[in-house]
Amino acid sequence: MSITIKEIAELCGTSRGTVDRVLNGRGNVSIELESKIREVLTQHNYEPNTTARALVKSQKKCLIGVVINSVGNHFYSEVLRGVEAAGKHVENYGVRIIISELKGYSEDEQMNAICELEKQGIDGLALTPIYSDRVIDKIAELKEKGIPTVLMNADIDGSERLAVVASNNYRSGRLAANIACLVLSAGSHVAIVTGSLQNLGHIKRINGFRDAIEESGKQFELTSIVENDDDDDKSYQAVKQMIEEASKSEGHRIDLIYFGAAGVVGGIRAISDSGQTIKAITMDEGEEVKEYIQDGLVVATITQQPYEQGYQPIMLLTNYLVLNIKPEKAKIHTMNEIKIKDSFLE
Amino acid sequence: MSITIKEIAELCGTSRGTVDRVLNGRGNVSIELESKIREVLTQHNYEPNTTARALVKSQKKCLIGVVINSVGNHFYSEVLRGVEAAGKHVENYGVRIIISELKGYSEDEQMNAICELEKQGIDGLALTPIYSDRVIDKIAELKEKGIPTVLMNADIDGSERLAVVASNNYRSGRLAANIACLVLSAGSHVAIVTGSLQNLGHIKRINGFRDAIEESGKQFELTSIVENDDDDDKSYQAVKQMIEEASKSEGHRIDLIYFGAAGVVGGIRAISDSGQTIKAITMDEGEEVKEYIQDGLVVATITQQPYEQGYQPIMLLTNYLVLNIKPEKAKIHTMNEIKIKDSFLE
DNA sequence: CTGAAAGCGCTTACAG
DNA sequence: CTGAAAGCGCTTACAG
Repeated sequence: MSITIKEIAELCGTSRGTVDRVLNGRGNVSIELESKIREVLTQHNYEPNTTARALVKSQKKCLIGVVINSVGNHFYSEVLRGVEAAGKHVENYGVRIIISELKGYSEDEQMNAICELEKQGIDGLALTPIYSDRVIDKIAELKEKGIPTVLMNADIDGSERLAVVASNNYRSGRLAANIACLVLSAGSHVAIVTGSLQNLGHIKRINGFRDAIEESGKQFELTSIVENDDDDDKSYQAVKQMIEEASKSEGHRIDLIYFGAAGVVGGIRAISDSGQTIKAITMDEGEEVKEYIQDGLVVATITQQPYEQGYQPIMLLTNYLVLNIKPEKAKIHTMNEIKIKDSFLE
Repeated sequence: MSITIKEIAELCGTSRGTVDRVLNGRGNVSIELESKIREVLTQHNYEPNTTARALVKSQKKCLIGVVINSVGNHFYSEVLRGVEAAGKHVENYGVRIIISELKGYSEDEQMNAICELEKQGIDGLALTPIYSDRVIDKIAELKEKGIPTVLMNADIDGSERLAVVASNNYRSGRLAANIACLVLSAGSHVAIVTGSLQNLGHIKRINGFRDAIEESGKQFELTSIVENDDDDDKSYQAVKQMIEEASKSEGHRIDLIYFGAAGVVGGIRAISDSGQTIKAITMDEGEEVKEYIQDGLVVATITQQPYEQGYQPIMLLTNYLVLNIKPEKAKIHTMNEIKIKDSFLE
């Protein structure tokens, strides 16, 4: 264990309070004394004991607000599980979390939820953000007031967030393409189904997918890109139509569909109904997807650690609020795992 | 934050010391008082503040010994990195680690290293174990003396270890087979290269690989299994010979080789030299393997989180020694990730 | 069998 | 600008 404040104080012939002042930049220390203390500090390689610090800091209770659109959404429910586990974990630090669960992607509702939490006196915010100017402005405003925001699952580039925990969507698209290259022969026909071409994350995945396909030199033909609004019914219709169209023109049969967002269940049903053997690669790991993989209907799925996307933001905020430790990086990427049949063993 | 010992004591009309006694089963409390305290405890859902406990417990310095065969071995060096990071992390808890680095898999040297650490007064041991009766007995003996052992990377089934952190070798073999099934057509010829058929982990991987191939119904032919003692030169020779043999008999060309252990570099060189296009699936992620994957010489590699295999054992021992918290499970599996081209991005 | 006191390393008022 | 004191929740001797 490293040297203690008390010992430093003795070495400098001063008091612990004064050492604490320079350590935490609280000012009110004479310039000579400060430089002397700093010298001894570095000389003895002082490192604060975080356990002791946490114990005293935990007296100042703090409140973290969480806004998450997890109602009726499996993916975000998993993010929420991470949030809650972290919330349990940080109780000892005097941190409480207060969760506002939303359904869907309404900008108004998100804004309302944030303002509501602000009224309740939150000291920090964890948010699955809607991409909008009002949300960007709100984050900046909160920062101004000393309330840091950590984004979960998706970033807003220009925003004043303290940090973001999300996967690298471009990479996840590329990984899907890598798999496609492994399972398809040159010249195969590939289609893309995504949620919305307005969604930045979805676009990045498509870009990654296309780039990696391109670079592979496998000469795949990208037959079509369709949107399903993350909705299974729309997904069914869109995929059904897509397959039918392709079947009309001879030699344009689709060999593989990359599902870059939700709506997998509807899409897979459309494939089954078509009677054709079309391979599929998906994102994330809902229960259905796991079954499809076991049944061979889905070749592989690319995951993004939703639990971590909830857990880490709470820990980052706690470290910042309680221990005054800033995140090492502002942008934290969760892993993109490739999961296939036996990945779900045990 | 939950109720505190002090408050409990007040509610029971007793002192903090006495509450502490029942909390930690130190005895010396009258039966009536104890039951009263217990009642209030559960009634108020008391949970100890681990931060405070850690602070006082950190006064009793403790020493964790580490025996690891990481000399000249990339994989175990990564395990060691995890050990060292954890060691840094637990300094605040008054824990110091002392590392004995070994080269190779000598039972004698491992026994000597353990005994040496014991003499130095370790309170716990983290070990990459050799599978031997002497080691098993030693672990039991240490336990008897109150020194817990956590195994790293590999388990010894009958041993009295507190816990083990290792990957599921059977699963990793199955995953390799899953990939093989994706990239090969029915009836393909597959060979296996492993380190040693004496090594339990290697055997489990082969079993997993075979079982999953079998269950796939892809009718692969398993042409041969060869050992390379984890040595690149032996690996080169073995693979070279294997390919030549197969080439002799018409129609027995090898389509894919599963490298279930080390010696990948030699093996891949033999494949290149043969001029044949033989696919390869490997274990772990040395620098060379990453390059092979980029070059298309290796289709995919199955990893097992060596860093975690070092990090977690130190944390488990610390929690046990300092906070008296037992591992939730004795057998902790690290993830088996499937890594391909773009898995190494960013 | 029980309680009062001291202390872990740090921070927070408070007094000067 | 500086120091002495109190306190965080817990455990550890020590005295009775």
